[in-house]
Amino acid sequence: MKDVASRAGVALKTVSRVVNGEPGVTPATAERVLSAIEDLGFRRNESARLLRTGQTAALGFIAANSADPDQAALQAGLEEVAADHGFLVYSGSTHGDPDREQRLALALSARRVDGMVIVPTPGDDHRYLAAEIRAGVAAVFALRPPTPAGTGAVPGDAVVIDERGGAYAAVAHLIAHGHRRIGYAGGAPGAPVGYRSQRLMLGCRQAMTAAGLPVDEAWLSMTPGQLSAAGVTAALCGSRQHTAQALRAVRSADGQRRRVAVIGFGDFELADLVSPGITVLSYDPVRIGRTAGELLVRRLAGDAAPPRLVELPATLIPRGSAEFPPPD
Amino acid sequence: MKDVASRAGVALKTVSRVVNGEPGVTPATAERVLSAIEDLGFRRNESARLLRTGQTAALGFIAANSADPDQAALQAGLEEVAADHGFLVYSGSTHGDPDREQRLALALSARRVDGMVIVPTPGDDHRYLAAEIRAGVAAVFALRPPTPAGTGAVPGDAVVIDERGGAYAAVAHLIAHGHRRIGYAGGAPGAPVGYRSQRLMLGCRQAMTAAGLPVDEAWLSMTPGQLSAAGVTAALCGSRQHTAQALRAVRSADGQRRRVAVIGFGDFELADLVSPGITVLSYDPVRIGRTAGELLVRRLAGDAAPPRLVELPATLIPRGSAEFPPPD
DNA sequence: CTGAAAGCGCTTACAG
DNA sequence: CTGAAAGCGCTTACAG
Repeated sequence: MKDVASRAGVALKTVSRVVNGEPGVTPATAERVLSAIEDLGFRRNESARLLRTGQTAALGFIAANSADPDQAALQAGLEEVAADHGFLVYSGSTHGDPDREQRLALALSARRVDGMVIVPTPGDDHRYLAAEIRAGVAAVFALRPPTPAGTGAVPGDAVVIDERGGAYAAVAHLIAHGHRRIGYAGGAPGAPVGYRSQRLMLGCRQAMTAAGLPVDEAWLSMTPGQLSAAGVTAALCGSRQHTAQALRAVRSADGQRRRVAVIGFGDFELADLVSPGITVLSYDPVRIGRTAGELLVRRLAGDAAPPRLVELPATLIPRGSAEFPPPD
Repeated sequence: MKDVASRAGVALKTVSRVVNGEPGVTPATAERVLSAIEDLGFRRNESARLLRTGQTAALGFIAANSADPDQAALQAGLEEVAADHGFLVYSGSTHGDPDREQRLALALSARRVDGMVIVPTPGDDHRYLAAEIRAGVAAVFALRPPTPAGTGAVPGDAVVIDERGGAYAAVAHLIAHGHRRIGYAGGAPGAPVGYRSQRLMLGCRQAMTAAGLPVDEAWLSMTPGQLSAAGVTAALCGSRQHTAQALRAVRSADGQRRRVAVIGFGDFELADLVSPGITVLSYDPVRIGRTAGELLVRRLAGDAAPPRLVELPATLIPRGSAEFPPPD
C-alpha cells in the first residue's frame, strides 16, 4: 500500500480511501491510484485490515471425524450460514483424539475466531473451553452435548438430534405392527455406552413401558451379530454401521426362517434397494449445522441468554418393508 | 501484552520472551510475568504474530459441494497433511456456483493463505486464478482439472481419479464374462458432458475397441432409466446416483427377464446387500486429499517444477455378483 | 539478563 | 479533497 501511495504520488490514506470506495477523492487522483494498484498487482491484506479493526470475521468448526458424511453435511450447513453473514470458516478434525480437539480449539481461539462449532470427541472433558469462552469466543456443540453434560460447567449451546424421541417412535411403530420382543443393537460389547446409544436406549425403554411390555435389559445391549439368536423379532440399530452389520447377520440366518425386522438410525443412499428391507430413522444433518451456525451468530450479536439445548427430530421412513408381522 | 508488561513491571520484549520460551530470562522475572499473564487471562493473538512474521500458516479448501461424501473425505485427507505441517485450513463450498468459487478464492487469497486446494466447480473458468497464483498463493486442483484444461493457462497441479483406466478395466471385465453389448449411463440427457463422464466414456470405448467389438455411440450416452430397454446386457454407471437409479430401473424391469449387469463408479456402504448385486469401481478420496495436500506443501517449500497431473487408481470390487453371463 | 525503538500492513481520528 | 500521525498486537534487530 505504501508502494502504491508513493507510485501514485499520494498519501497512504488516499490509497486506503480508494481501496475502500470511500467518498472524497477526485476522479483524477483515484485514477492515478487505480493504475498504480494495477501496475504493482497490489491486493489488500485482509488479515492486516482485520487486525487493525479488531474484527476477525472467522468461525471455527471442529469435527470428530470430518470424513463422516453426517459431520460433512453439518459443516456444509454451518458454512452456508457463515457465508450469509460474511464469515470464513476454519475447519479441522480430531480423528477421535480428545487431545487434538483441545489443541485445535486453542489454536482457533489464539487466532481469535469469533466463535466455533464443535462436534464433541467422545472421552473429552470440555471444561477446558470455559476459559476460552470467558476470553470471548462463543462455542456451540453439535450432534452431542459437551462433557460433563447438564452441569453448566461448559457454557455453550448445543444442537442435537432427538434420539430418544426417534427411538420411541420406532419402537411404538414396531409394537403397533405386532412385535413384542424388540431389541437395540449399538456400540461394541463391553465398550462404554456413548451418548447416542444412551438416548436411543432410553427411548426404547419408554416405548416398551408405555405399551405395558416388559423390558429385558439384555435385549437393549446387543451386537448386530446377536440379533438372530437373541429371540427378538425386531430391532433398532444405533448407527449406519450397525444397521449394515445387522442386515448381514439377519440375511445369513435367513435360511433358518428367523426373520428380524430392522430399523436403522440414519438413512442410506441405497436403503430402498437393500434386502431384507429396512425402515430408517432419518434426520437432517445440514439443518443441524445451519441451526448451530444461527445460534452462534445470535450469540455474536450479543444474545446472553442461558445456554440452549436444541433437539432436531428424527423421522421414521419405511424404505423397504421392515414391519412385517413377527412370526407366529 | 502491554498490560501484562506493565503489571509485571517489565518491558514488552520480556513478556514476548516468556511467552515464546526464549532463553535469557531470570526465573524470578519469568515468574512475575507468568502470574501477570494468569491474572489478566492473557492469550497471545496469533493473527498479530503471523502478520508481524509475515507468515500465515493457513491453507484453503474450496469444495464444489462440501456435503458430498467424496469431497468431505478429500478434505479430511487434506486436513491431515495440513495438521502435520502446522497449517490450519479454511474451508468453503460453492454449491455449484462458479461465482461463489471465485469470491471464495479471492477472499482466501486476500487473507494471504499460503495455498489452496480447489475442487473445480463445473462451468467455471479458472484463469481468474492465474493472477492470484502470480501474487504468491499455490493452487492444487482435486477431483477435476481446472478449465481450460491442458493449456497451461492455469498453473496448478491436479490430483484426479484415473477414470479412463477404471472404465477400461470394468468393461474389459464385462467382456471377459461374455458381455458384448455394454452401455454407459451418466449425466442428464441433453446436459453438457462433464469431465468424469468424458473420461469414463473414453475408457469404455477403448476397451470395446481393444476387444474388437463395435462401439454404438447411443449405448454410451444413456440415462439409467433407458438401460433395460436399450438392449445392453451390462452397463457402467457414472456416479453413485446413477448407479442407484440404474438398480431401481433394472429391478422394476426384472419381471421381463431382462437382466442387466451393473458396475457403478463409486463404492457404497451397503453395496454388498443390494439386490440385484453390483460391482463397483472404488477409489480412495482421503488419499486424493492427502496427495493434494502433499503437492501443495511441496510447492510451498519451493518446488517450481511444471504443473503435475496425478492420477489415482479406481479399482474393480465385486460387491454382489454383477457379472453373470448375458442371457442366451 | 533486560529494554526502547521501529515495523508487519492496514485503519482511525484528526488536521489542513 | 488530501495528508501526517498514532495505533491494532505482536516481533525483529539492536543497545545497554
